[in-house]
Amino acid sequence: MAARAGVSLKTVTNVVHDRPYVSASTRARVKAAIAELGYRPSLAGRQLQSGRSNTVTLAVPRIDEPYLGALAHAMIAAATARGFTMLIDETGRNAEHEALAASGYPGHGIEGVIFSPAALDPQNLAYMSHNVPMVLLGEHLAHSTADHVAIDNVQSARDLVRHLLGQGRTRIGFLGAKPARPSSVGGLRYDGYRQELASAGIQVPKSWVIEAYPYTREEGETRAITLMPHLAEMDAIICASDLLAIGAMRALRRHHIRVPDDVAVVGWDNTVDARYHSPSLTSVASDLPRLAELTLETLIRRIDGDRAPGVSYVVPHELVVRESSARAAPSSPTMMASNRDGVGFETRSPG
Amino acid sequence: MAARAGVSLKTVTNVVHDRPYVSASTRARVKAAIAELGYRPSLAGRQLQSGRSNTVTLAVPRIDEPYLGALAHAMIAAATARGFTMLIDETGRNAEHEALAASGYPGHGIEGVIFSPAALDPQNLAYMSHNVPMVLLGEHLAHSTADHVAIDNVQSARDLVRHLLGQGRTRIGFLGAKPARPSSVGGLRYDGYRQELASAGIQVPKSWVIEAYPYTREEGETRAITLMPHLAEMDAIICASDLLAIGAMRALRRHHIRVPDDVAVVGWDNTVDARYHSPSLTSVASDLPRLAELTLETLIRRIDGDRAPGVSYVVPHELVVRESSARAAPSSPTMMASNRDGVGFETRSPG
DNA sequence: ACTCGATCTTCCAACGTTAGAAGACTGTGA
DNA sequence: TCACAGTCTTCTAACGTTGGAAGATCGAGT
Repeated sequence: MAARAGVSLKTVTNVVHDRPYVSASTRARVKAAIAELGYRPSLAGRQLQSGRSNTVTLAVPRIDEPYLGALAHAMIAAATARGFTMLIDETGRNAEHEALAASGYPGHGIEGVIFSPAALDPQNLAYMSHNVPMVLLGEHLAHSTADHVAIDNVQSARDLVRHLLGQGRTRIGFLGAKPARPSSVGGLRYDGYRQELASAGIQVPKSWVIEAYPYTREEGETRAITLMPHLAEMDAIICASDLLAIGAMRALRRHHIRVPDDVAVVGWDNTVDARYHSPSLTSVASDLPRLAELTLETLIRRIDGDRAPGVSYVVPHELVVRESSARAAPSSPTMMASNRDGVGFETRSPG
Repeated sequence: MAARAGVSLKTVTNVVHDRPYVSASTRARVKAAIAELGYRPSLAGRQLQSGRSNTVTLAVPRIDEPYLGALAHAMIAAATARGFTMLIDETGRNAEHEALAASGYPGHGIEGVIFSPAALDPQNLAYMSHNVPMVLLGEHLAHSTADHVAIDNVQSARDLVRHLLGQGRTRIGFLGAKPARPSSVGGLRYDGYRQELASAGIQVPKSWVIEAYPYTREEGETRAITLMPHLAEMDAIICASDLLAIGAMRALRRHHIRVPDDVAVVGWDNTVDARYHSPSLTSVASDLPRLAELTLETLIRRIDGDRAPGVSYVVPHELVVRESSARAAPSSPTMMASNRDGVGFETRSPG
């Protein structure tokens, strides 16, 4: 509506889009009018005309979980860099809300969805998403139209087991398994744990493996308590997420079990919490910026019309070793020693 | 476009909006067609026609900071409950980006902005925001057109001091002061600290008060190190945020200073981190759902046309006492005793 | 039969932007 | 003087939705 520069709308459009066939003087006059009036093209009008909104949605269970917050941060950065607006949608582990996300938010002009599912079966999700391009995070899904981006969950679990074995710990439990759904994140990590133990010729009692869901501190604390009867025999617990590990460590602390002296604890996600917890927590780190870049790149390629079958991308991971899995103490140590001397040491081994 | 029910667009609109003067049979026929075609009204078209988008923005420095994540979670819930879409914008403590937020994102159809400023002076913000209703979070601003929602920062600081005094601690330092800007969050909290100390007749050396910004774990750790020379004389540190406190505690741990045995540590925000840290952290909690409700209610009233001068709302707070500020040990305790026995105790006193 | 009112449906312009088609102006060469 | 090409501007329809105005249908009252 800034046709107050004495020109028509089309000329304004041509100036805004840096089109040729506009005289230098007219161009300057229009730009001056735009600046003077503070004119900004209406995205609604533009969207209506072009059918494009340059908006994608990140659907996560809760934005206030550390890993998902870090993920959102990386995704927003990646989207912004590509001129896209990132809309955050909290599904709250609610199946109905996840179905809405999977359907692409009809009517909202969303051009793509990045989905971290929690409640719905991924099979259903893929079935639903046929209007809008979708990238699945975390849980893998074979023969889907949706793309998939994640770390190698099996291998990272094997890395953790090998790390613990290298520290002289062989009596390793697992918290957060999901054997009933082998393709889920919990299922894959549990599988890697089993594979590596098997290849090392180690057997563990079934009672050392327990399920947990969701992967929260509360759940970690609650479930760890059920492990207590067997803890005297164990020397390490692999937790399927940092939050589970932090919750578990709280339970251990309550029961006067020392970490890492009595039991080592490790997790996944390398949240900031893992770094600042006392003791600091050994964790599997994924390259979040890289993951976000790859996800956006994939999604935008789909938005731009790529209709090839769904692809699964693997993002590299690495093991960040910290206090919680320091070498097992050979003899009875003074209580605080390991807790203190180890502060701040942080070694990395490629995953 | 769903005029395939054999009726016109207007009739569809009337059905969608539950308008009268549509026969029951026609209504049913249209609804069937809508369901069959999966028709959803285009928000872009609707926005263009009505001028309303029902979208507000929450502008925060970073979404992956625990307090801001929790804030976003509460805000999304409150907005959704009112039929609004909440767009998260990360300003990254960048002045230019904050200016964009303060200007209301022209062209995007944003109807209101909830702003947690970090880089820009609030005076500038209020000056900029004249197109779009705005609610400021945290930092107060007198004589502004923007509304303001926050806890009573001065009183909460006094509560903390009184709590520490009640535990027998009188040699109290402050981390995260901002005396240069008395109306800032850091300035107000520091002011409350000074007031309560003064009314108790206690004087502390200037070296016990240090500034810190931003309120991150890293900054807390770094700044706490500069306090080390004076720590032998102190028995408590008030940190202007939980993250500062967690960072500070890491530095203390590195220097073999026990919390709370040697020094008590307290913070603000009552993040989940505070609850699960070891030792768990005493913190000032604000009622986030209430804060979000109040903020949205205020913002929507402005969107609906209220042009009264800016109002400042106070949200109640409470002190959540945890391990990090347990009563000072009268004599040399065994090292781990207080760290262990206290786990899980959590008392609350109204703020 | 005709009018009137009640009930229901259709027509139309508008929101802001855009691209294609068409128009106007300028200067050059025949 | 006229045709023509080159350069720049204006006209127009369309995206999907909406509300007001106008049109159609029907039954009832005269």
